[in-house]
Amino acid sequence: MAALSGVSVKTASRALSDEPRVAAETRLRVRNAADQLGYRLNGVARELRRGANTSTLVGLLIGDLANPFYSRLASGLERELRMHGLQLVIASTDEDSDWERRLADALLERRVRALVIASSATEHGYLEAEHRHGIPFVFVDRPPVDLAADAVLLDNHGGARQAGAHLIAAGHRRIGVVGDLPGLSTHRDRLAGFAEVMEAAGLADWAGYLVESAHDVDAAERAVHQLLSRIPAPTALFTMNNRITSGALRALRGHPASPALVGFDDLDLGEVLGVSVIVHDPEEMGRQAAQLLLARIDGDRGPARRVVLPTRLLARGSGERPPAG
Amino acid sequence: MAALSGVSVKTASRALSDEPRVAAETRLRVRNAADQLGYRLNGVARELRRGANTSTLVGLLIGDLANPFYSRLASGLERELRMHGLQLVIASTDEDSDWERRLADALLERRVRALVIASSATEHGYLEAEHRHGIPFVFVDRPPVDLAADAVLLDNHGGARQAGAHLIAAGHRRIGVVGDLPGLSTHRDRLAGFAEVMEAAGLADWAGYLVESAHDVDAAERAVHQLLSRIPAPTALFTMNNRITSGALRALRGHPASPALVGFDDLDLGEVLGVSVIVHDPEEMGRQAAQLLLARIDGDRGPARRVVLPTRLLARGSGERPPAG
DNA sequence: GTGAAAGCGCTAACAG
DNA sequence: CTGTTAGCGCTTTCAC
Repeated sequence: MAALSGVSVKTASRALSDEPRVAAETRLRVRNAADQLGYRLNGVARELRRGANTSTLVGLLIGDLANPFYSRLASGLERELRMHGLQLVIASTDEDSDWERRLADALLERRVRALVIASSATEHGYLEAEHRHGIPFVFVDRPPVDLAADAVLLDNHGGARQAGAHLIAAGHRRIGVVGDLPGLSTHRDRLAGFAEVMEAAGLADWAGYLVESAHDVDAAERAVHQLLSRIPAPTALFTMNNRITSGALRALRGHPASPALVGFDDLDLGEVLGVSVIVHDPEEMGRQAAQLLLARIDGDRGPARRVVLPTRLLARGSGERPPAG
Repeated sequence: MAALSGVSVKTASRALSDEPRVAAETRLRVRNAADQLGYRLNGVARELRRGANTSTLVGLLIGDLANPFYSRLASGLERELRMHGLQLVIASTDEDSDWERRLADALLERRVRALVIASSATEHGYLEAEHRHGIPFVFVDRPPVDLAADAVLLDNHGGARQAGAHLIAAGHRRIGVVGDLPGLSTHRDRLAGFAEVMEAAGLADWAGYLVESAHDVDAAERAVHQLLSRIPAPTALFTMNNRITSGALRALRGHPASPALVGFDDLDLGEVLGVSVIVHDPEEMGRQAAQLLLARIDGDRGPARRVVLPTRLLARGSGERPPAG
């Protein structure tokens, strides 16, 4: 191809890479030849030649693309990275820790510049060597286990306390709690926060209204139906993530005496539906992750940092209903 | 590193790549040495050596990560690709056609195996050369312009007809229509379908209640407020995509006499809210895109295909309200 | 079952 | 402003 425009490969390379020392006329000639041949620089070769830490790709591993929490996180991260010339590559783990590891390996083999992980795994020692070699890792939403890497987390404990305290203040004593898989750290932290505030209020038997392992909307809907059929029925519900809140809303539709409801995570139409929720800022989580990662790329070799983002209770009606029974 | 375990580079390569002709004992020794050094095969070099069309990366360009339509599409695509050993790389264009082109170039330079694009651009001739070179392109949601590439589209025209016909059948004569940017093909097709059914019903002046360019939720909310303040007010609304429907629901909250409402695209809590919508299957769009792309990778050199996915009206209450005034 | 040499397409380094 | 040489880390080919 260089031949076609009558220059050396190096000149062609310079022309196509926008390097300065090329005659305008030469540049144009090379460009035209390239266009005509449908030729373009091989980024793979470029990256190999330039060396490992020159890639502009940052990987993101998340559990579920369709969960708005993750997509908003991705969105915040992507925007911040873009402003620094980096490109985001997202892969979905389907909350499967084996597949997560396979994806991490694949991205690391491709020498991504850094890796952001919302991990479903319970062990991250396999990243130790890479980490020591200076590849930045940032864990989001869930902390790393057995690895001293940066993390951006939510104040899960505090958020759940806010939810519990709010319902207790409205006069509720029997509060149904619906949670995700017990193995998830976010679930455990939220549950601990809720337990703390319940016990402080002298409601030590709160766990009688706890249902766990509601990992999708359907399971949450069933769990809520089941809770509401207990005698005596709970007068309020605390749903511990956005999918569970959706399921609860489905279960509550047409239910005669709706219990009060506070959910963790905001919902798309939460405002319209009047659902009180514990809100936080998923985009900000992405931006913070980007900041940590950019600092590492810039050479920061300090100890692992942990950023904890605040939560806030947003009263929209459902959480303020007084006990019915 | 090969040195450490006392074998040649080639043997090390074989051991780490799971190639068959290696003694079990040698393989183990190499593996251990690699683990200890935190060494892993360089996928960039591998890809360079193996040649262009051996990459396992497929690119996806979408307008907005946080729009559930796109994330569900991505999810369907990702799952299908994964089953065929391919990995999805998602990048967000922010609905900006220049940035879209930059991203496409970046991914093509990296020699992705194929590219799936939900394009915001009005011209795709710049992909012509690559396309002739055999890189598969699949356009989703919006068709390619000036390029004979595969596409998976919705029956936008038919869906809008269904919406219009449904509202007319319920007795509505003044229907407010809120649409996205007029330049988008999806918008144009939906508008054409709606126009057709309105004109067939003798309602030739329907365009008096049309507002376009409501590109985000806030703009849609304002547009609906404005429509409802007209005299005489519309008795029904057709909102032409999910963001617009969300905005309309916000505007309608607390509105005394709610007009009937049919929206294009489903909503997360559409069932709970009782919103009648034109539904379709974004995951299926992703799967179909994967099928087209896999066929091309398998050597299919036939003419460009176009798959059109059906839409369906889902009556949930809001679209069945009779005219109030 | 293992090894040596060559080369994928590019760019860093150094001429000219 | 342009050209030459070498080599990034791997795998292909061929030999042992």
